[in-house]
Amino acid sequence: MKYWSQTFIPTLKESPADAEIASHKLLLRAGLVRKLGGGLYTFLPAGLRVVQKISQLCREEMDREGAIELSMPFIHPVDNWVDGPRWTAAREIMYRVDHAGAGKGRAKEPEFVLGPTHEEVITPLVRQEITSYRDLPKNFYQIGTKFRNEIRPRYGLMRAREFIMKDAYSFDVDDAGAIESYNRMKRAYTAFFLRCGLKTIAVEADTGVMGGSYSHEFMVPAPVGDDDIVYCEESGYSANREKATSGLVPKDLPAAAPAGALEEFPTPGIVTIAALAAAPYNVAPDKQFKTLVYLGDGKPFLVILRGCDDLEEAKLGPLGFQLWRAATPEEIEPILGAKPGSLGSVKGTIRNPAALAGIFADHAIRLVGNGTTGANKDGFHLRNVNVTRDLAVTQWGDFRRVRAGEPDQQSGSPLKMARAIEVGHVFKLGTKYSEKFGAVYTDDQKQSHPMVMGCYGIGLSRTLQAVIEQSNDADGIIWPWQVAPWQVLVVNLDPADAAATALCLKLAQLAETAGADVLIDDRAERPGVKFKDADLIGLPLRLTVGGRGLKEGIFEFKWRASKEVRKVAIAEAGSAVTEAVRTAAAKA
RNA sequence: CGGGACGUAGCUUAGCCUGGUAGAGCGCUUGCUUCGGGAGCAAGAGGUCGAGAGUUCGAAUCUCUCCGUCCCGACCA
Repeated sequence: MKYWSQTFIPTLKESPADAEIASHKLLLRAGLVRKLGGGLYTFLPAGLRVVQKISQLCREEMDREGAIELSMPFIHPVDNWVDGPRWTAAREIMYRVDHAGAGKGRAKEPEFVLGPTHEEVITPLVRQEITSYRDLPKNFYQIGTKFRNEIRPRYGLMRAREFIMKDAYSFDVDDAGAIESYNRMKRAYTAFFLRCGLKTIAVEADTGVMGGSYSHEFMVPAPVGDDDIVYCEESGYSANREKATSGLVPKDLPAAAPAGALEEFPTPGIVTIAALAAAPYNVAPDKQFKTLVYLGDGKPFLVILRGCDDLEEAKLGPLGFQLWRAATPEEIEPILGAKPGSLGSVKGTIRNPAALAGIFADHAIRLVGNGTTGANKDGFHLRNVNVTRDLAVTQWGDFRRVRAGEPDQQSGSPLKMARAIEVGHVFKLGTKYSEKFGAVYTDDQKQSHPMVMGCYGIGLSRTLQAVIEQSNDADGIIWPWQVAPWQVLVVNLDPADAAATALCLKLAQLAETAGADVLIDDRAERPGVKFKDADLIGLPLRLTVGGRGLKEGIFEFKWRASKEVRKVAIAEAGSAVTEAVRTAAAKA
């Protein structure tokens, strides 16, 4: 049990101006964290307790599925990363560390980096220590601080430069084993988030910089989330928007017959889809082809979409480039022969086709059939462009961004879209890292194989904030039982009164014996202040003792979530408190 | 990195447009009165107005540069 006067819970009446969303304001107002700098936060005692509780729940669920805890350094020799498979893509997000005393004029690469994740550390370790199929499978995890130079930290702990993460890495002898490990982690995650009192849904996700074959994200639906999820209630399909596809293009769609001969026509000053859709041209956006120019690892390539569609950049990942970005107008003109606004990909109109790494067409342009596109000549477009006859496509794929309302692939029902916070991510990595680092094992036929890996992350500090975001009201936080910094708050309205103080101690002992963590508000504050603070910090059960009640021989029960208040006779304190705590703990 | 907003006491902020001795509320300190939902009165402490340069007789206020913070986009747990 803890006395409020002997810990440190600096509550605030007003939210600091740099907090925008409810959970961020409450983190600060309830005295859980304080900001050091952008994306850098100190956990104050109450906040730290929540971190520890969440960590412990996570640990229990990981252990239950057979994962093994260890702890790896935060500081990594840069060579681990340079030798790994994703240095080019990952270096931008890493903080660099020069060893103390490093002078000017050192080499370009730093001596060390701060770990954003640990594949580059665990894989060499396993390579060194595990060589036999007899020692597999293994799944190692740790709970610790991660460092990422986030392009834009925001919303408090939601996206921070330094954050607490549980990361796990599984090593299996074959794909079937890896799938089993993956499923165990999905199960652990589901159980963990449930115990945190969070509603999550698992969605299919893009693998991003991690690479690997497939992945699921655990999402907390919330308007302040950074991600869009796409889902169909009928079929059960759910995916991150970056990965989502729809049934917009029928599989059996016949190829459109040419509508006529290619025809160039002048379009002076017309450089947008919208302008071409307006009078006098009146070419609807879904009858236009949009040509985008990107650079993949320095080489230009084209993406063709319908005029009405947007590119989903994450979908360029499978093309195999490490880094890609939109090309600038200066880079585009020498290749295509025109400035943006008049671009196209019709055979024979591209000035320097040999420079291109590929022309990638979105399936949906088949819906256009015959349409209009730029002539690669400033101020001119081409009409009667036929998809199969005229476009020089090297590869078809799904590149467009799905929109809400499009039909689900399986059920045909309209897809829905919602914002969500990503709190966990499971990846099936395959052999990308094990091959690169030589993490191989010998099987019972004396054959050598790369281990099949998976990796699994949970943003624990983000989870903490997601719980607050999902569970609060106008008065403050409403902590779920399992993750509350303390579960019972005993409010002493008359700390100067010996009888009140004695009763508070007795109630606290009863609650503690029944299994709850207890905070006693013994401050010499006015009742109004104590009640406001109690609601703000949001402990699940409040027991109030005051002179008025003492005279009547009662104290008060109040549940934070339901606001339900009950007067209890002091004589029945023992059974009432014990039962309340046990019931609440059992439900959680 | 692109676009936008902002930076005045521990916190929330007024003042800036139209240059002329820096104000309030909360919080803090002391005293008295209060005492079951952020009390009242009285007295008090607390500010290089983010930093630097410039314009000016004079800059929180106008100009420029830099730094920091927040919001929107790309990135991520």
